[in-house]
Amino acid sequence: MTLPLSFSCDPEYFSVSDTLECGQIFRYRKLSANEYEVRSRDKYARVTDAGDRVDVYTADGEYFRNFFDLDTDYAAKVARISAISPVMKQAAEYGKGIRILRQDLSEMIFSFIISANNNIKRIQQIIERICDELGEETPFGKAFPSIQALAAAPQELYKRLGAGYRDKYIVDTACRLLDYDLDVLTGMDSAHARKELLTFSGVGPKVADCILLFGLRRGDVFPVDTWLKKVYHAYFEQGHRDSEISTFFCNLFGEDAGLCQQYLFYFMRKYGQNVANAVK
DNA sequence: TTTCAGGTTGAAC
DNA sequence: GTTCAACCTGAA
Repeated sequence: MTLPLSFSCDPEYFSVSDTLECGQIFRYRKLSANEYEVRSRDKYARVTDAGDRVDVYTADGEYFRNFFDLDTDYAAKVARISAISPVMKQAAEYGKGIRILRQDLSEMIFSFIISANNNIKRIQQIIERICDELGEETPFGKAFPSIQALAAAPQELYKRLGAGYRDKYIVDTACRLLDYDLDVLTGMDSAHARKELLTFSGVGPKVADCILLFGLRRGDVFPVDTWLKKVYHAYFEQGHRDSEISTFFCNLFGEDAGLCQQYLFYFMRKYGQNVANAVK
């Protein structure tokens, strides 16, 4: 089955590789030097970097236009963020091709529960196996499983698929969500939605912030993982305990905190190895 | 053989 | 409310 060219975009603020490889999405694969495939829910797209433009091949153009957040003016955001400090100017310049994807809420909840204390490669493998086992068939492979399918599977299955001790979190949260209306989260402000997410099994502060940012499109949150702790200690004022770092950055960056987090994360992972080790 | 990887949990201060 | 060990797994 061949896919039609659905739409093309300007690449200045849309780097396919940076957007897909900055840690916000797990269901993608690099097919060649300039070609990726992306999955979300039961949808599929192939995206190519053609140099002077980005081409998106998919049967679900409308879905992926929204998915890639094409209505947001990233040039304005980069300009605003760059003015904050020299470090942010550098990070934004490096990561300006990153777009915050508008992903599926349920898919984000389970993906980031799996991500806890885990690395990207393994997270991808686990999610792919879960989709293969429990997802509906689509013309381009398996879809991300429904909450019903996730809840119906035995805990042992997730263990076998490599989830380890997170198996219980997946089952418990899936069962909890069976009779839960996720739309109530949409209506809450970020602080209340965060508090609610923290009651889900396997969801702590970092995972909750990732769900808010990637699944609920809340730009005013700042997920703090080991890398952002290194960023804080290397480049920003001292004196906060680790548990206060997220609040510190939220106050500093306001409504663009989430995007700043992506810029800093991607920047630190690429260039900050030495600094990170030196600071520890 | 350890350590670490994009943390959370539950118990014990 | 804070600190702490324990926790699956696999690659370095």
